Amino acid sequence: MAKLILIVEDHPIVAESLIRIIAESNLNVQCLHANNGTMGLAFLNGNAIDLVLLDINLPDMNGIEFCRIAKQRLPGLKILALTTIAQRHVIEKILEQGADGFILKTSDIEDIVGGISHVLGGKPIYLGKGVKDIMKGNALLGSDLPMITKRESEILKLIADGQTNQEIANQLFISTFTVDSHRKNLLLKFNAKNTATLIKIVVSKGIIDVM
Amino acid sequence: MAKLILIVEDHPIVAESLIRIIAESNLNVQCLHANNGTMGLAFLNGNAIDLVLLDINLPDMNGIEFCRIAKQRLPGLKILALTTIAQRHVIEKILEQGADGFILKTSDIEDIVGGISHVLGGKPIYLGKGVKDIMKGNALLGSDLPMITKRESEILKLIADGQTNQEIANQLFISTFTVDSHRKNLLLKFNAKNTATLIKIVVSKGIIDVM
DNA sequence: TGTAAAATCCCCTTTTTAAGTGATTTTTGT
DNA sequence: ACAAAAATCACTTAAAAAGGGGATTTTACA
Repeated sequence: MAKLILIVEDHPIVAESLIRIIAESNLNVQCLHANNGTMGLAFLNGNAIDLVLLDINLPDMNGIEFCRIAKQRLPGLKILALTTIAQRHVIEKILEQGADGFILKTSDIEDIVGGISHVLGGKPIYLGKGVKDIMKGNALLGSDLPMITKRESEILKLIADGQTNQEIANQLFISTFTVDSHRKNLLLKFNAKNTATLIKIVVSKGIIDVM
Repeated sequence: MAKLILIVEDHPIVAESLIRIIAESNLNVQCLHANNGTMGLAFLNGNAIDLVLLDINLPDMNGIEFCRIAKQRLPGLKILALTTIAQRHVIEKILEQGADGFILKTSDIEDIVGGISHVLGGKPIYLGKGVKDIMKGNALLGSDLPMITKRESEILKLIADGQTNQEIANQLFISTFTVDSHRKNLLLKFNAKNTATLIKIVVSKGIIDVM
């Protein structure tokens, strides 16, 4: 019997392409398509979806959030995440939320079809080409990115959110001196001249979620 | 006789999709595919390409640069630009470089095929759905992004690059007061609390190139 | 249980940005 | 040619960040 795949992807060209690739493969599946996260979640209710092909960057919500909600509602649902830029922490996060695999959009067709059949076959987590390297830290893509701690990441998001050291300090119940220390460390680690550059780097590299 | 189209696009999925869309259309054309700008330019030498489908965001070079070089080398070549996010100044820039049309990746198949046949038919500049509105200044595809001027865009990039008002002023041979004015306008337009938020917004929305 | 890493805190100075309020000149499009 | 939009310049005060030193306490984990 044909399985049902839901493609949650906002770019029509990419979605269209995925549908074609799947249709022309030897997979015995049927595709549905949702343009955004909200529609995607709605589709999950009305249809017996087996697998979601999930774009991480959705217009209305984060793919990670989508994954969390979907898996909570339907624990048996398989989710294969798709993204353009792979960041180790993004991969980690979505796998933490129960995703069954991760593929780069820069993958070739075999990799995509392979991932789908792998996951539909009930096999453990599928990591597409290139993703394994990123996870190992050998990564070609984000190799020059420094490691940041949990706290630094937390403060980074608040800085990007436009908060001042004072505001951040109040919110986290720590001293402004501490926030300042973290800020300085971040500038140092990313070799950023000032906050503007810092934010440019971390947003463009997907180190913080922008929503 | 079949015309030759060169697709310059780094995302295999998108490229693959374009090839399929074109193949299934009634256009009498053949497709070649280059993964990046350098390869694309190399292809232009060896083959009698009629039309280039050009992605603006290439890994190795800017689509605008590609357009400039290609048109300089082969003035008769047709170039149809493709991009995910459309900024008025980006559209303007590439049209200044002689591009023959501009289509959004969010366009539907008819728009893409229509654009190709339009340009191949030797007709004047083709602007895909949504692009015309952007040029007129009438909103950005349902998005709430403000319009920014050329100068603002220029200064924005320098701010994101970590330059201070003083440094920017020296570089552009204008007063720091002027730079400050532009900075304030940008903060106002994007409703950003400070530079950090501003940069977060513009980087995440693809308003400035991050390379 | 020891130690390295992370997180915390402190102070001072200088530079830069933010906010408020105006004005003039240049460019552009009709 | 004229109006609108863009770009330019000016000043002040307050707030925040950047840059330079440090030191101490938690936490993780080998």
